[in-house]
Amino acid sequence: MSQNKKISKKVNSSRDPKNTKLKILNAARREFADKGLNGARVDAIALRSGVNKQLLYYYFGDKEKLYTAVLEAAYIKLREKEKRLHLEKLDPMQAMEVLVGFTFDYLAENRQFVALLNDENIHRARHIKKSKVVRGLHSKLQVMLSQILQRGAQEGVFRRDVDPVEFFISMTALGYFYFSNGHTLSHIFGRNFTGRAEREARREHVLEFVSAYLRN
Amino acid sequence: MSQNKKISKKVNSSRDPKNTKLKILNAARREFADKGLNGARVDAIALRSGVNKQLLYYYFGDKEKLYTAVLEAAYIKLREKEKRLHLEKLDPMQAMEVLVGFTFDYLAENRQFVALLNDENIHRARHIKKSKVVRGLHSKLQVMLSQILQRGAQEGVFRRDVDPVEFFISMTALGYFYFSNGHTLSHIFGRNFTGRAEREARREHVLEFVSAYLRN
Amino acid sequence: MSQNKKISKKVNSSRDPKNTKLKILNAARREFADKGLNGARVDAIALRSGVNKQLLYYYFGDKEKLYTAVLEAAYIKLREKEKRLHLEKLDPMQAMEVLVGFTFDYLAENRQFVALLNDENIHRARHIKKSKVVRGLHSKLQVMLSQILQRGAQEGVFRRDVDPVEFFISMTALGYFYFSNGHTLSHIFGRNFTGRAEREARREHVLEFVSAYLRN
Amino acid sequence: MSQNKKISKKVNSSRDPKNTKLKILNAARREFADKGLNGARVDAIALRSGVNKQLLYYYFGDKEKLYTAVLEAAYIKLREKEKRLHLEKLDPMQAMEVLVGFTFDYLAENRQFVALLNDENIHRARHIKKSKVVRGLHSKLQVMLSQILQRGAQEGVFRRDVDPVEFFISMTALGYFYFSNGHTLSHIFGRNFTGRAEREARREHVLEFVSAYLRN
DNA sequence: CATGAATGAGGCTTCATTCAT
DNA sequence: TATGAATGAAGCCTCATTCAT
Repeated sequence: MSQNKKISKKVNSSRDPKNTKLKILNAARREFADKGLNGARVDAIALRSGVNKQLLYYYFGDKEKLYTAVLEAAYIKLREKEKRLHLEKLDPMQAMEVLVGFTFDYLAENRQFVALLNDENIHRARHIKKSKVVRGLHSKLQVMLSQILQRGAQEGVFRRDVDPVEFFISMTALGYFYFSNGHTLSHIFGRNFTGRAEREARREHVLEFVSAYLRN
Repeated sequence: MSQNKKISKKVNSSRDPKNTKLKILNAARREFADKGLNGARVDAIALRSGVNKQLLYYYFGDKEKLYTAVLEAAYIKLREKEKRLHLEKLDPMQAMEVLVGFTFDYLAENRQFVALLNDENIHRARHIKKSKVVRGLHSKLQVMLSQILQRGAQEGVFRRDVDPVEFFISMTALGYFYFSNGHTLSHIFGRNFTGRAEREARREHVLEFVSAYLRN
Repeated sequence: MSQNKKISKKVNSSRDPKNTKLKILNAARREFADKGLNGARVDAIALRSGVNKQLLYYYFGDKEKLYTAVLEAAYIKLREKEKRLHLEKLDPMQAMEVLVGFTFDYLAENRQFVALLNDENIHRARHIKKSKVVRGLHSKLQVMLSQILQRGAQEGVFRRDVDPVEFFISMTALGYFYFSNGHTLSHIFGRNFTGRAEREARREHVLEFVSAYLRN
Repeated sequence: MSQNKKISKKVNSSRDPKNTKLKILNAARREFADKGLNGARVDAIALRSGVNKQLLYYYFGDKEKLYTAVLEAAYIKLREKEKRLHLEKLDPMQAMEVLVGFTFDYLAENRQFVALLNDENIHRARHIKKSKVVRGLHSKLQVMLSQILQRGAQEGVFRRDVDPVEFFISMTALGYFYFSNGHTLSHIFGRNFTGRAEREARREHVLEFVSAYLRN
């Protein structure tokens, strides 16, 4: 075993499958986000999770299936949290501001999610395409979004020609790209985009950018 | 021996170093864009370029240096082309429309560039950080952009509070994210984003999105 | 978890040790015959037998001991059945014809036995050497065979110089090799040796081959 | 590298591909004959051949392809040697005696060939079925055999009803089974079949067994 | 008796890189 | 400059076996 001995070897005598699976998933998410599918090391995931390497195979089959499980869980977590915003109860403009803000903040605080998606796209979404759950999550999202836009249009606060999906992509893009490409952006512009203040400024910019488009 | 035989073996009897290097770079760009740094195979690059594997090492040192060379060349190519737009000669609003359209089209037609950037960001821009050329390219870009925005503001067609870098990021994000994350987006929304018509619609949306923000 | 789901999981709620052991032995015989000692999987045996893997260890100690048990049982079964031919009650020529026919048929119908022996010989009979039962079985066989040959010689129907063991080996060989090496033979001769008609023809051939040698 | 250090590490700086391939094939033949496909260790083959393990993959692709190459080479070697007997130049009875003797001796001296075939049959001839060369070798053999039998029948020294393939199988079986199953036979009969004298006796027995059948 | 969870050892293979010509 | 041959390191995965209930 070539396991890095810097971290002392733990033994998983928990006999608590649910918890064991969770520990694996968490460790895997970190490793995959950090290194990508190809760069990630199964050994490293085992080490991080404090679980015997073979348990990964016992529970998840192989590296790619584990990766798929991580991705799916990540999508579910995001959309669950989003659902809890209860946007349908807010007035349209407020709902949009909350949604845009939430999206930005979520990506800011879950860089691993961003990194995972980046990597999955390098693999042409090969893994997530196997998931039906994920598709379901987004059809609901789409419906909700359409309703808000419609209500806004009817109330005269939103422009009338907004395609919900295009809009959703744009709104997400403004935050996503900032975080996903932060490293290259920081370098090419010689400006650090990782700080607290910068991020706050970006948030304002995004909110303003989106509102400018939406408002009638 | 175990080389993938799908790509038929070429022999490089050119004895033309410049051309040989170029063939390597082109093959490498395709391979890296396709598979990422970790997924790319030196053997595959050699095969694609029709050049003996050892020559890659002779000319570029190792895989990562080759990757860096590919990245740098990609940035240079984009900014060169951008420079040739001569935005400074156009009136502000027109200049912006040209720039936004150009950016969108460039990303659309150079998916490999998008893929490379995605991958490089997974590696925290480790490679491009070594490049000083790239930094230089963008400081010029920044200056030019500021001037246009200023002119536009003075002429009263643009709002006055636009941060050039934030704006540049936003403008790019709207196209970039659409292409970089096309695979996952297509799946989660059950909608194909790769077609010609879809792309044209997106282009319009982006132009409108940006103008809405800019205009006074 | 990664168990082959083609075979549906059974649960062993029998609480009937004897029956459980038998189920294991049967499943093990199939698996070992199919894949050989090295190719066989303990998991597969457990699955096939519908018995928890741990029970294999409980009853048989380890994989090799289980293999040994299978082999021994196979030999016993053959010789038991052979004994029931009561060759000593037949006249010599008839006895031989019955024996040769029986041997051929038994091998034909018990390919697993043939496969097991093949595999055991690859392991230099390491396992069966531990069995004293098997040795005993064959000393009786040898005695019986000698008597028949002697009686035949005295009656003038058999040649007088027949070594019982050599003869036994030859008689067995003619059927055994046909079955044990059927796959390679079929290929190299471009002829299918697995069909009913082919087998019947072979049986005739073997009977004739042996008689030609025996008769005075 | 977990290579067995009992044998000191050799370096293959020969740069003689033909020889290197041969060394690998020879070592592989020994290991596969010794342990079977599943029991054989790629590491052991590398060690035995004094060649870097990865060269096996460079030249042969993977373990199974190497196994296939070994099998094919073994068949070719046998049939080549057989051809050199020039049986067609001998009179029928002599030809058969030479053939039977040769076959017996070849198997006696090439136990590895016997072991390989045994193992290949456990795998249902999966590997050799890929070889067209082998098939070709045996169609020629069949023709030659038919001619001898025909000539013998015409000359009145052989019986007329001999099926060449059945006969070939029988003739081979008498020696093959003796060697392939020597270990179990030795044990069950409590008699050592590996000695020089025993083998000579067996050879005589086989020759007599076959002649008895053939002669008119 | 019976079972799901857990583990250590080791096997096959890949791959970037270097050697020798 | 160009090339086929060779190598060390490491990665993914399998499997017999044992633990704990």
